[in-house]
Amino acid sequence: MIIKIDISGEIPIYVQLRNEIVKGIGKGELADGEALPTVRQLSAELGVNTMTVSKAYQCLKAEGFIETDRRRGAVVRLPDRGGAGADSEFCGKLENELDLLSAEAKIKGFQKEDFVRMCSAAFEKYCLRTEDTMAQEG
Amino acid sequence: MIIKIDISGEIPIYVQLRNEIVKGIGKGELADGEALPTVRQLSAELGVNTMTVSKAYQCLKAEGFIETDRRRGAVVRLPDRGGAGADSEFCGKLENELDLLSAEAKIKGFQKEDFVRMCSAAFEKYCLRTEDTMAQEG
Amino acid sequence: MIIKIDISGEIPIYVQLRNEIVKGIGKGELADGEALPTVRQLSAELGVNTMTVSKAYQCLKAEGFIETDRRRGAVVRLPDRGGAGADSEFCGKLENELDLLSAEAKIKGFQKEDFVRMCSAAFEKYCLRTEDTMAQEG
Amino acid sequence: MIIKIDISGEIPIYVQLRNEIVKGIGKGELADGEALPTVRQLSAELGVNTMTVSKAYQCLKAEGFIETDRRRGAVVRLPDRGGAGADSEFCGKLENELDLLSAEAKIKGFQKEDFVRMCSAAFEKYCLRTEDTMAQEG
DNA sequence: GTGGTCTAGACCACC
DNA sequence: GTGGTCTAGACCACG
Repeated sequence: MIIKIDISGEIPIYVQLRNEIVKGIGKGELADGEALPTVRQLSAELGVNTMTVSKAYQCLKAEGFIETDRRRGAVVRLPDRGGAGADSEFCGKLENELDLLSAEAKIKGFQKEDFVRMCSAAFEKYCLRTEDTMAQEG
Repeated sequence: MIIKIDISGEIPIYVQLRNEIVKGIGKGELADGEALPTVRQLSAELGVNTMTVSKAYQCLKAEGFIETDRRRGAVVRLPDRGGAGADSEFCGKLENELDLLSAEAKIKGFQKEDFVRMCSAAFEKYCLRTEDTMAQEG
Repeated sequence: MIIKIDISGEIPIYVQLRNEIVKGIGKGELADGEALPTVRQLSAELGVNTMTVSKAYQCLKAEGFIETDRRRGAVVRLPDRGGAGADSEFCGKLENELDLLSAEAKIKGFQKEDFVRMCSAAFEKYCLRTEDTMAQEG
Repeated sequence: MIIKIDISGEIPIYVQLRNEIVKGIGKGELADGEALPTVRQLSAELGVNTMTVSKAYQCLKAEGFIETDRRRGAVVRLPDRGGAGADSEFCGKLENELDLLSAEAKIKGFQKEDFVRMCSAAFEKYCLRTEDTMAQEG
């Protein structure tokens, strides 16, 4: 998996890193249980401070995307959604962000169908390699 | 129009302010040409510094959402999109954000239809008003 | 002569007004000795405050472009350059502005010939209706 | 590089600062990728507030002259103009300013050759250096 | 009256 | 260490 960081962008590096890993997990490039690179490896590879990578991992752990196995380092940990549906915290965040994005899109002249089409297209990129639950990831 | 600010949140106050005003414009609560509260009024009302409000206004101005008329203060300024479609800069931003949101939603167990339904619902909140300036859009 | 004002621009209205009148004089549309509209007329015509027009006139007077004749109001007054060459104050200002403009143009990738060509073209717009001194105007 | 500020002048300090830095970049005194002084350093050196310097930097950043590298502070960032020519926004601004300057010069008695000579001389100050990063410009 | 600018001093997130 | 944000209070240009 390739991680691309914009060092001079406005988004903090550790957030960019967190985002890229989340995308990797979403796409299935990082399978459930798979080990992430060590902090040292990744920081060397990206040319950033170890603290930065560490912070990204802490972030992902706090959000429940990864766990730290004492022997294998950080490993991907998909939530076992026992039919419980999505957690309400995430739903709230999602709603807020979509709310703002919708407002901006509306002002910029988007029609509803345009907006929904883009949303749909964005989500589809995460449905390619899996049927529905990513279970049989190769 | 009611503006709600989380003073102790992690999002800069001026950004929250900018977001709330964008939503207000999107909903049509702030119509094209309408005057925003003065910097002093709003800062007093919210209990923040004038410079914080001023920064939010400058931000909105730079993004093209408002103009500052020397006589009337800040006024809403909708882009006169002559059928030109949306600007590519915003499209890129929108795509990026939806990309990340999709990844998170996918991991959290959303099905495509769930996600798209939420997107659709979010946008619909900005399609209710059909008076005045927003009349000819539907 | 037509005067165009951008009410919501960043340049103060009275400065825009002053600039437009200077251009008019430069082009010869306002000939030496010709009377400018009264403050009241112009302010009504442009929809701005009388104070604004008055300030523009004061500005022009201080710079030596116009004089206020007690009977005829403000009249254009071209400097009678008795072979004295240009005044050093203006030369200094001109140099400063060209200095900054050059720096920006250089950074933006202009070659010297491009820049000089634009300068030349700009000046030529003020040489159309006159031979060299605008003396036989009208 | 020496920066000179007129603290009591009519031009906002942050604008003066922005202008001086632009000139420095144009002259090559500030090379591409070079770090600018930190906000604290420069504010102390000039005897102005940190926010004033910060605003100048934000201004330069918004204009694309510098970037803020999270590790090194503000660094010069020359546009990589791939033969694309100059951007139209700047061209428009340049034309407007030259237009006004020409009008004033014409009234002050400049001949075309005088004006063009001054323009040429101004630009040449930015063509002296041919080392390092500016070497391949011809 | 308006927004824009500036100060002195503080705190915070990021690296 | 860096830049970014915020405050309280001030002054100014503009209209």
